[in-house]
Amino acid sequence: METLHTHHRVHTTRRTIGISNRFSHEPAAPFFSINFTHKYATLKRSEDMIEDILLKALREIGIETDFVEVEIPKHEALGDISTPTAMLLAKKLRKNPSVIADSIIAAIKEPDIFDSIEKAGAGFINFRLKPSYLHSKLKQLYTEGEGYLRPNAGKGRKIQIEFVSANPTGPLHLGHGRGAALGAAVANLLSAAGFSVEKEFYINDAGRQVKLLGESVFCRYKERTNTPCDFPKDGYHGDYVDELAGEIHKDNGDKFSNARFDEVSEFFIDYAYKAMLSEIKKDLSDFGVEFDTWQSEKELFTNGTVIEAIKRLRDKGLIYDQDSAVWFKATAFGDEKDRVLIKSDGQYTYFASDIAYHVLKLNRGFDELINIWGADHHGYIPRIRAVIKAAGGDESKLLVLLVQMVMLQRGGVPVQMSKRAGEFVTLRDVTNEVGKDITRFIFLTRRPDSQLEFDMETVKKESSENPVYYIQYAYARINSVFEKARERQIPVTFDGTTDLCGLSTPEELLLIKKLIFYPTTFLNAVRTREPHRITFYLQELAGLFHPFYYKHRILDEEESLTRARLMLCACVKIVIAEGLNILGVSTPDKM
RNA sequence: GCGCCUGUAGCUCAGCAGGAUAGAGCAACUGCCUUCUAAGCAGUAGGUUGGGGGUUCGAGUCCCUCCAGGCGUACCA
Repeated sequence: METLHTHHRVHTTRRTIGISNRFSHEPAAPFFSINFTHKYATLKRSEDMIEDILLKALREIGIETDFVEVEIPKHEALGDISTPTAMLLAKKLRKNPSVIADSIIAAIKEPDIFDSIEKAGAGFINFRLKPSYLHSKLKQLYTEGEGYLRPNAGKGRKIQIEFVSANPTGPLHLGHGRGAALGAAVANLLSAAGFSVEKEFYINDAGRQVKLLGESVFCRYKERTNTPCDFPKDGYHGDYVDELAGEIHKDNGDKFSNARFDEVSEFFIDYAYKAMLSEIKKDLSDFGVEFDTWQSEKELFTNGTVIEAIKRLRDKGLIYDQDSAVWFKATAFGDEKDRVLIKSDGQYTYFASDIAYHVLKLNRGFDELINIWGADHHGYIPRIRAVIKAAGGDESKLLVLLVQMVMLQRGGVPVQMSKRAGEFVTLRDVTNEVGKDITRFIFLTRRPDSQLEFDMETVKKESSENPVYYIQYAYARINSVFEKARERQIPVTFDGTTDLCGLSTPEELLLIKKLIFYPTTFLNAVRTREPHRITFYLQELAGLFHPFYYKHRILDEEESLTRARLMLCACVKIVIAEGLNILGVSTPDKM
C-alpha cells in the first residue's frame, strides 16, 4: 500500500547519493526501488519529464542516482518547475551548491522546451517552460480528457471503503454528513485513479441500541392504547419514535396493548430500525451519497460468521475464559489490554461482531480497507489492528480515517445534540436550510482530522459569497460563453490542430499551467486519500479564470484567437467538472 | 495519569513528500457594471505559524518539552 511507503523515497534519495542520514538506525534495508518504475510506467506528468532530463544531466556529469526532487514553486516569479538537487548533492560532493547547479545546467541537453533555466536562491535550478510546450500539453489535456486527468495509480486494485454506518436508531445528524461527504469523495477520487472501489454501509441492527429503539417505540405504542409502560431508561425520545408508534397502532390497532415487550420485541425492533434505515438511505441519497453494499451485523450472528471467527481465534489459542466472560488476547498484538467478546451475562459485545466483520472483509479479497470513523472511536483502532494481525491478515491493508467532530452552532451559541434525548439538528435540517452543495463543500474544505465549526448563521450569511459559488460560477460563465459562441456559429469543438499560439498573455499562461499540472494535485490527493486538496485546487483554478475572463474578450477577437481562448475555456470547464464531480458538488450550467 | 487529534491574519481554514518572500475566503477600507453572467475584477490593511529548545544548508512541516482546547481510556454502544 503506497501510503505507508511514502517516506521510503526520501530514504532512497539520501542513501543513493550517500548522505549519511538520521534514519540509519532503521533496518538496514535493501535498496528500495519501489514506486519508481511503477511511477514512470503509469504517470505522465510534466514533472516526470523534467526528472528524466535531470537524471540524464546528472549522469552526464558523473552522478548516478535514481531519483531527483522536482516541485512546482510557490511563487510564479521563481519559475514553472524547480529542483533543489544541487543543494542535496552539495554535502556528498563537497562542493558549493551553486557550482553544482552550474554544471547540471550546462549538462542539460533539451533546451527546446525551456524558455530559461536559471540558478537561484541557495542552489535551486528553476525551469521556465516555453509557451509552445504549454500549448501542446493543453491540447493533450483536451484530446485525452480523462486519460490525461486521471493517471492510473490504482491499476484495478480493490479498495473497500466503509463509512457513515450510523446506528439505525434515528435520522442522520451533521457529523454523519461529514463522514458521508468525505467517504463519497474519497471513493470518487480513488475510483477516478483506477482503483476498484466498493462503498459499504455497516448496519448495527443487532444489540442494545436497536433494542432500545424498539422498546421506546413499544412504549409510545402502549401510551396510545392507554396502557401503562415504563419508558426505558436510555430510550429514544425523538418525535419520530412516537410517529413510528402511531404507524404501528394504525396498522395493528390495540393488538399488542397487553403484550410484554419481550413477547413482541422482534416485531417492534425490526419495524423500528428498518423504518429508520430507510430514512437514512433516503437522507444519504438526497445528500448525493450512494452505497454499493449494506452489511447487516445481525446477519453475522445468524449465519455463523461471528461464532466461526471466534472459533478460529480460539484454535490459535488467542481466546480465554475468565470471570465467566470470554476474552480475546489483544495484548498479544499491541493493544493495551485484552478485550471481552462475550460478557458474563452471555451477551456478545460489539467487538465480537466487529472481529467477524473485519475478518470477513479481509477474506473478501480487498487490497485495502478504509474505515471512516468518528474521532471519538480512535481508541478502537489498536484492537481492530490486533484482530487483523491475529487473523493472519496484513495490518497495513487497514486505513482508518478519523473524522473529527462537527460543532454545530447558531450565532456563536453551541447547539447541543443528543440523539437519545431527541434534541438535534439533522443533516436534512441543515441541507434544507443552507443547501447541499454548500454543506458538502464546507466539509471538504477542511482536513478531516480538524474539528469543524459549523455555524448556521455564518454559513447562511456567507452563502451568497461561499467559495463553492466562486467555482460553480466560473463553470456557468464558461457555459454561457459557449452558448453565445453557438449563437454566432463559432465552432466549439477542437483537436490537436487547433492553433493556440495566440494564448500568450500572463493570465492565459497562468491558467494553462494550472490546468496542465492538475494531475499532480490529483495524485497527491489520491496518495494521501485527502479530497480537500482538490477543493483548494479548484478555488485556485477559479481564481485564475475569473481575472482572465474579466480582462480578455473571448468571442470578439480575430478568429484564431477566439478559437484558442474557447479551447482554453473548454479545458477549464473540463477540469472544474472533473474536480466538482469528485467532490460530489453539482456543476450548474446557469447561475 | 496515559493515549490520539488540534493550535497559522479579527473570524473560518489551507499550506501540496523538509525548500525560496507563510496563502485564501469572510469581516474592514478604496475603486470598477452602455462590452461574452458584478455570485465577478483591481487595490489597501491585517502574522513572533501557542511558548521554549533541538536536528538541518534550509522547519508552519521532523524530534523533545511546556501551555491551551477537544476526544478517548468499560464485561458502553
